[in-house]
This record gives sequence, structure tokens and C-alpha cells, in this order.
Amino acid sequence: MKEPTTRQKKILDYIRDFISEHDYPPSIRDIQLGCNVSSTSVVDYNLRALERLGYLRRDREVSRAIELTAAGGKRPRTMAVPIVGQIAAGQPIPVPDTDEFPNPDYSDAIEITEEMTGGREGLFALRVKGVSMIDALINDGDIVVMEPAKTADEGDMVAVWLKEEEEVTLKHFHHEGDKIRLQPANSTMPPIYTAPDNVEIQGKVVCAIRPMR
Amino acid sequence: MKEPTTRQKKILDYIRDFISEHDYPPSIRDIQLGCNVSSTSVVDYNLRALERLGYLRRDREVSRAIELTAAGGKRPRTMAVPIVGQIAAGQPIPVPDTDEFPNPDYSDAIEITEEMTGGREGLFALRVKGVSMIDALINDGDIVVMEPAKTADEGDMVAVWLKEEEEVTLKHFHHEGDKIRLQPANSTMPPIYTAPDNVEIQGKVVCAIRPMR
DNA sequence: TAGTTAATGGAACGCTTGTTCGAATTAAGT
DNA sequence: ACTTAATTCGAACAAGCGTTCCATTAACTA
Repeated sequence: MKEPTTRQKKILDYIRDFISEHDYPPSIRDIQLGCNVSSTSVVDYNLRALERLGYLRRDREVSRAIELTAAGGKRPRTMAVPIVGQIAAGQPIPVPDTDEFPNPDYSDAIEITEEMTGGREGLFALRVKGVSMIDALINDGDIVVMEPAKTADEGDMVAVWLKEEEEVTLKHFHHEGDKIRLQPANSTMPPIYTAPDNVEIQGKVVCAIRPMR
Repeated sequence: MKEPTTRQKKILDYIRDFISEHDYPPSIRDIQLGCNVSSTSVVDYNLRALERLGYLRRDREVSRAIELTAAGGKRPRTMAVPIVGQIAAGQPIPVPDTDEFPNPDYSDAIEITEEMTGGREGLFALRVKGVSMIDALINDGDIVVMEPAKTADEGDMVAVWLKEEEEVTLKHFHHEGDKIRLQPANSTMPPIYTAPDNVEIQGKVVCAIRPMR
């Protein structure tokens, strides 16, 4: 792709900054002033060039209808993941009813970039209570983002409810013969071997986040 | 806070959807058409009400200058944190030269919501190499977001370079008498006691993120 | 040197859009 | 029933704003 000129780069940066600050795009005359361009027609000229190069999109005849594309540095999309409850060793995790979406109105939520979610839908988050997940390298207060799931692929990190032990745990999921091997993320810790009908997969772990207070 | 009326809720939803679709806010007449309102003045009237209620902000006399606030469902702000290198036990962490900002043009970056950064500036991120940070409950491949710092407050989790041992470690920082106590996040692990002139603080850990492949 | 294309300036035109005003309608309170 | 406030309407005004046209300058090519 052909590179934008110095002036076009400047305009692109200005649009980026303007949107970041105002949450709405600049007008042509805003750009004119902000980039020391002498005429609106020059701005229009360069915007057309940038549009042709694929850095932005415009709705003609509509004021401020400038939309930056990915190449132009579009703001990444995020999604609000509701924090639906806690996860602790002694109780199954609360999996939200997907029918209730999209208006669960939970008290708290966390924003995750699409980069993290990988486009997955229906995610929910749990706040870790206690240090029982320490072998998954997950601490008290951490937040785990989960995807509802009943089954898992080899190696997925999942939240499983162990029926016999009556506890939930976060482990990497593996088949091993006619048993299930649940491997802690901390590879120095020993795995758990158990029968398939003792494990109930409650969700896949999408990512874990540890905010420092 | 007083609740918006049915019509105002409808307008709010319309604005949200419009921005989500177009990446720029609607004009008053867009809202008029989209919400089946008979007059632009009614839209203006209700926008004023919504503004007074704190659901949005407007720049007067500027077209499409509608900005949704948090209450109104504003898209959260994010910042791109450059991944400037790796963190491993055997080498000091690469702290970026803050003078180079804001155009380091690193190959990779991670988007963090302002909710995480707490408004902090100049952050950088490191990819963890190896399992040497396991006592900080941080695994191989995790990403730690850091804030440049030469000093730390009690309890902060910091990246410290231990001169004598010639290694970097992530610990909670505490003063204890004339010594420094470096406490692992995993409270079952023993702390390190060392002399103040043996520790060189390289940055504060803002948060840790573990994407699942 | 002449000719072509890219880039810039300046100005004016006309649609877009926020604003305002008076009046009508409805809701709420006394 | 009367008053007052809250909403809605329709219309018109004025500033905002994208567009267009023409002239000018610079860079490149034949």
C-alpha cells in the first residue's frame, strides 16, 4: 500500500487525537485549523487520498462522518463482561443464563478488548475468592473471564466441578486413557486423575486478570 | 438520580446504536427520524434533559457533538501499552526511554482499559519468559503491565533487580527495620530479606494478564 | 520547453444541523 | 376547576460544514 504523505499522516494523527478527546470526529474545518492547512479544499483533497489508501471511510455530505479504519488506527472494540459472582473451591460457579442476555444488569463488569476475547460471545467473569486456585497461579482477588462450555478440547483450561470432592477447580483438561487428567498451570504441582463421570465442565477460561488493587 | 422517560431511553438507545454502527454520533435530525419524533425541537428538549441527568454531554453549536457518559453507556477508553520486551529471571527488564514517547513503534502492543490503568501514563508491558516468576503467581507467557518507577510504597508489587544475585523478581515491597522484605504473592512461599542497597526497583506492576493461547 | 499530474490556496454555493420562538397539548398539583 | 409545569409541534433562522470551481505552484515526464 502506498504511504501517506507527511501532511496526510499529520491529519490522520489529528483525527485520532480529536476522536480520543471528544468522542466524535472533527469537521473539515477543525482539521484545517488543527493542522495549519490554509484551505478546506486541501483537507478534502487529502481526506480523499486517505480514503483511497484505505486509512478511513467517509459518509459524503454528512458532517463529521469520518470513520477511521483498522489501518488508520481505529479504536479497538471492547466488550463489557459482567462479573456474575465469585469462584471458590467449595461451590459450583454461577453460570449465567444465556437467555437473559443482553440485559443482565449485573452490579459490576469488566471491559475486555476484542484482542482478548477473540470474538467470543456470552462471556462472563468471576472474582476469585480465596487461595484455592493457587495451583492454577490464580490468586485471591483475581478475575477469571470464562466462556460457557459443557465440553472442552485437549489442553483447554477449564473450570470443572468435581462431583465426588464437591469442589470446583481450574485446570488444564486432558484425556489420558479412560481417565481425565487435570493438570495445574503450575507445572511443579501434580495432576489429578479422575473418572470422566466425576467431572462436570462448567466453562472454559478465556483469560485471567490480576489488577493490583 | 431521576430516571429518563420512555422517549428519552429510546433516544439514548438510538444514540448508542448509531455510534456503534457509524463510529460517529447522530445529528438531531437523525435522532428525529430514528425515534419517530415529530420535531427537532423535541429532540433538543429531551437531549437537554438527558444532559441534565448526566447521561450525555454536548458541545453546543457543534454538529453531532453528542458524547455519552459512563451512565449513558459510553465506550470505555483504552490505551495501547507497548510490549517492549521480555522479563526473565536472569536479566534486568528493559525499561523504555520515556523521552521516546509517544512514537516507539514497537512491534506488539496490548490494549488496556482505563479501568485497569487507573489513568496512569507511560506504561509498558513485558512478556514473561520462563517459570521463574511462579512464586508471584505469574506463568510463562503471561503479560505484566508496568509503570516506570525508581521507588515504591509499602506493599506495592514491583519488579526489582537484585544486584548481588543478578536477577530480577516480582515481589511485594515492604520495609522491615533496616532491611527490605520482598514478599511473594503466593503467601505460602517464604519472603526474601535483603539490604536496601541490593535492590534496584525497576517498575511497579500495574496488572498481570494471562491470555489463554 | 512544453505538457501533465500532484498538491495547494481562496472563495463562494448550498445543504446540513443546532437553535430559538410561539403556540398547542398533556400531566401534575392545589 | 384552575394554575403551573412538563412535553410536543411546526416553522424559521443562522451558523456549521461539505463541496465545488478556478487559479497557482511544484514536481515529473516526453
